Amino acid sequence: MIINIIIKTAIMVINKAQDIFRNYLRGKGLRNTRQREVILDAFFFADKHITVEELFNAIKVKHPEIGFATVHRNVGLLCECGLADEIKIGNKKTRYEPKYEQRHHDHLICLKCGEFTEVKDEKIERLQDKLAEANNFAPVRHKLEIYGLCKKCR
Amino acid sequence: MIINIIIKTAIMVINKAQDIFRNYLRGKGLRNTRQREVILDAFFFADKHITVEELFNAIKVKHPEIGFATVHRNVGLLCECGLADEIKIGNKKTRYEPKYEQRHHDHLICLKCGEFTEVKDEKIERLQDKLAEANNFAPVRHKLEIYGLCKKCR
DNA sequence: CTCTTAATGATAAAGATTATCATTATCTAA
DNA sequence: TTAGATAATGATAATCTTTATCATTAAGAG
Ligand SMILES: [Mn+2]
Ligand SMILES: [Mn+2]
Ligand SMILES: [Zn+2]
Ligand SMILES: [Zn+2]
Repeated sequence: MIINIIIKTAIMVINKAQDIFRNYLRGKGLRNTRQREVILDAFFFADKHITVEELFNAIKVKHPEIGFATVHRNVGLLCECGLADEIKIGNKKTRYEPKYEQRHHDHLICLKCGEFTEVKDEKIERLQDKLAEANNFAPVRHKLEIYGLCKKCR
Repeated sequence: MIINIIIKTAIMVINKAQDIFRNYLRGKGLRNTRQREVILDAFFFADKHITVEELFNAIKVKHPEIGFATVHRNVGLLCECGLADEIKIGNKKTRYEPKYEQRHHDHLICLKCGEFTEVKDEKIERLQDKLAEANNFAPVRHKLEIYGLCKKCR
């Protein structure tokens, strides 16, 4: 059944992510904790583009003993080790999205309802690199956000 | 002499900007004040990509009576009427740059020295609009930031 | 000039992230 | 397996930036 395959895949992704996280921690002389496993699991199971507060509230249901600061600190660590991306829009609370195997994408952001649409255009990606090179600039990463009105709101 | 032409041009730009600002204020039933003229002048004379705090400190020299809140409020107004653009990078303080006649550009941002290089690629601009349209999304504005190492730092 | 009310400026409050620190728990190495 | 060094946690305080408050000032229409 399709639903089982999806669940299996999700579990595989999380196991792989746990490995990446544990290796990253080990490499930095940091420790693996119960809290860290819970936070990573919750983060990968949760909705995309989540705030620390939302993640904290989701975790609180089953793990009321885990503190906000701990969630905050560890989302930071997930970013460091490449398992999460930070999204800052205006003065709003920072959002985070799980990242798996370096899949990069950009965002269309609706000015009315706030919806995020994930997009990618290889041609744009290549032109960005060219543009950087033309300016003697070594690109590392980029952020492209297009603001406007989504399908429902336009 | 070239220096005089540059100064003349700068003064013309500021006069035009003052007109735009005054018209915007009038249209909204707001008032023109001495402080607003000082802030606009200082903003257009100052370095690009300035923070409110930096602008406030620059103004303080000649106008120590003008308050921080007033500078902050009015930089906001300058953004509203299209004479300034907001630049938010990570958790750093918001920076603002004067905008004259809707000239849009994107930024290359050095991860080492923080330098901003202004760039524009018409091909990328067009592809962005196409990408939006392909997703039934009506683009209003966008933000493209390429992070990496600049000429000096690479 | 008068009067309405927007703007100012000092300060407080809010909102988000980061630091502090006593306590707990991990994990290395004996 | 256990002891010991020290990283992590969690409650809370501190910080840092932006926004709100409010008594006072002043713009500008009439
Ligand atoms: Mn996304
Ligand atoms: Mn610029
Ligand atoms: Zn929408
Ligand atoms: Zn540089």
